[in-house]
Amino acid sequence: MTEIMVVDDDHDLRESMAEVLGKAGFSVTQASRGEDALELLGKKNIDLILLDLVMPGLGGLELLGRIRDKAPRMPVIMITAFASVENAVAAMRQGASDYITKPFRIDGLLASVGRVLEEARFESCRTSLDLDTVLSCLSNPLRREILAQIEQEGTLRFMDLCRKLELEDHTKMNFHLKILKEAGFLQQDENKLYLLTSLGTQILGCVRFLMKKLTN
Amino acid sequence: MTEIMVVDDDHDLRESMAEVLGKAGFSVTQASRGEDALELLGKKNIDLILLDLVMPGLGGLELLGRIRDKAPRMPVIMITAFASVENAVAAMRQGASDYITKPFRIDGLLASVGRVLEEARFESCRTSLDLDTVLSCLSNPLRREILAQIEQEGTLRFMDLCRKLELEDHTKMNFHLKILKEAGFLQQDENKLYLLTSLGTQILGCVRFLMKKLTN
DNA sequence: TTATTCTGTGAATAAAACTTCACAAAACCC
DNA sequence: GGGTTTTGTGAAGTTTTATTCACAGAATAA
Repeated sequence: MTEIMVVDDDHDLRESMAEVLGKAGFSVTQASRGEDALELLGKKNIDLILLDLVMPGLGGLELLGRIRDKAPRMPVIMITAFASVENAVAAMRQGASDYITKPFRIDGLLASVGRVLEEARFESCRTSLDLDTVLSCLSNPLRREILAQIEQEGTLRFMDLCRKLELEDHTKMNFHLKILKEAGFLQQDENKLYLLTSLGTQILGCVRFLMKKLTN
Repeated sequence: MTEIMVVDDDHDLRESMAEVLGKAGFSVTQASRGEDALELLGKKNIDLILLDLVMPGLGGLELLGRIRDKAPRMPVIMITAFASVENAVAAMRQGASDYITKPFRIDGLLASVGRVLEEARFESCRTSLDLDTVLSCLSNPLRREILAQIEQEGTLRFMDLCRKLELEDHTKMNFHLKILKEAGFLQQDENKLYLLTSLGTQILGCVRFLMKKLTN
């Protein structure tokens, strides 16, 4: 069950939020002080945090920073009665997922919670079968060279490709071409000329992007 | 020299901002319309964008999204006369680096610009490395999972990591951790807790970008 | 203290990725 | 036709990568 932690010094508000969230099917953990929240964060398996910006003792913004230290991707929704652009910007800069103002409507709160949870779920769906093939395919420098060479020339014949890359053994080239074809980066036209698929072109762009990001 | 693009439909304001930034030692590119800004973005080597939220035609928020498509890590400061919490939150959610309101003080603007540029520099401080290592390292799904898991938790102990990934054999985990450490994605603190290096965080971002490109 | 869990190393083994070799059909030139 | 280049297949061998096994010091709990 999705576990939501509500951090607020106002007991009544905390209770009412817990009730609303409980009715909506969430399990709720309450904390009245920032210090307690941090401790609970280490112990329980929290999925989302609702955090009051203004609290005595450890303030919401500083607490948000501390939470980020422990769990950089934890979704956190900031709540405050004192809505100001400065506060909102500061909270979002610290990585808050959303920012809502008191008094809030129940459906507004639930909408925000739902949206943020959905985003978090999307973020975490990182097991992509394709990614596997793509990355292992690209991890070979010769294959990257092949793609780059073909992209540059548009189309290339088998032996021309061998010569361009100074490969004496053509069966080696064949091996890698097969892999590139199976990954869907490469195809052959009716004259056996090799050319990039649209996926191939796109992937090559991604590689360039990655290289740029790594080297600048 | 640091190149700043100012996007605003108000000619006078644009000019005065250009003057201020020029005196502060920046090179300035001006654009009066969002479409022009996008075109210039492709042509010039821009380091930071100052963007008016409210413009006729292509609005600031939509433009910000378009900019993100072209340059996911470009620092963008939003500027608006109509300060509202909703707008600020929306802008920050789209990945704006900061949000300032008109009329603004010159020193406030420069402070924001300086801060955002410094953050961007910090983000990009990365050891040079070869694409080969990175890609072959990432081509293993288990290693990607390890990185993702550690990023999510912030720090993790060895055995906790094993359990999270449901790996019965801890020496297997050790093998992959070693590779990730050697590639510079991972490090251990004084308590032997595993945590991502800044390079690791960045690489994980790149992988997500790649996945996004592949799935849309 | 002793027992147990945590964290790690190095060697043996298995699996995969890659290279090389032997061979051959198709196309192309003479 | 006859020789040559092009394009390819499949198997054997090599190298790299990944997994498993045996063992051990350090930290922690009992």
